Amino acid sequence: VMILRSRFLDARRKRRNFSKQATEILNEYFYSHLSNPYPSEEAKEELAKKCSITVSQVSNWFGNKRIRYKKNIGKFQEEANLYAAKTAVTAAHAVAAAVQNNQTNSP
Amino acid sequence: EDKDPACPSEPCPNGSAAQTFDWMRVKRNPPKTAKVSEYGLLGQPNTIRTNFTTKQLTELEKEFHFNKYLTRARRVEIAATLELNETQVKIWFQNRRMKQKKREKEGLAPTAASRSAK
DNA sequence: GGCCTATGATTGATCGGCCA
DNA sequence: GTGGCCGATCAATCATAGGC
Repeated sequence: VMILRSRFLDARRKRRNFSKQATEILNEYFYSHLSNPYPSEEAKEELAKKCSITVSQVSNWFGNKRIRYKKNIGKFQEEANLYAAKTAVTAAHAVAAAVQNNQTNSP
Repeated sequence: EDKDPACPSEPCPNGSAAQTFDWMRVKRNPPKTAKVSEYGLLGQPNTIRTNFTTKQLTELEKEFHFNKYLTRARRVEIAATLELNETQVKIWFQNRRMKQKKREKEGLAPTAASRSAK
């Protein structure tokens, strides 16, 4: 009886996985903001654009990611380390650029 | 009851350190929508998400198209008719309005949105 | 083809903030 | 103080995608 309900109500739910690089971008953001993985509306819009998905999809992704991550932190350990290392390199580059920029700009 | 994590900067020396941040500890209170039948009995915490029946959803949807917002009186009526709490009816309408709004936002042509520089 | 896990979407209900 | 609404989020579940 109740099973019938989902038949037509969820007919629209024809899901498709996001592209590999979209997931990559989302994960980079997530793990580089692991202390507070709650992107602002602006950040969501930017991520949406970069990933070629909608803002709602970005919200869904973070919602699912947060819940599933904290449900089983251990399972994501490997993934976390991977992205942590990746963003560390990116951060280093950013710092280097900032330093260089600072030298040309005197306070 | 929990020690303060401490190294937000610098990649941790040892292999890994999945710290536990506040957002990971967040626990929501279970739904108050208990409601079973008569008093007491049952040792099963009935704190499960209510599954609305097709009939209930159909009626709510019909009412929503008639009025996006409910008056107290109407809410009481509907709750009684559909055997739901007033709160459930109220929440359903709130969620329905949010859903409507979301759908309108996405339904609109997203082409014009990509015009700002950022 | 069946079975299992990963994953995107849906949704009843909660949380915090705001306002009349 | 009280209560409804909004926006964001949670948490459980659904249904499909992908791998074996």
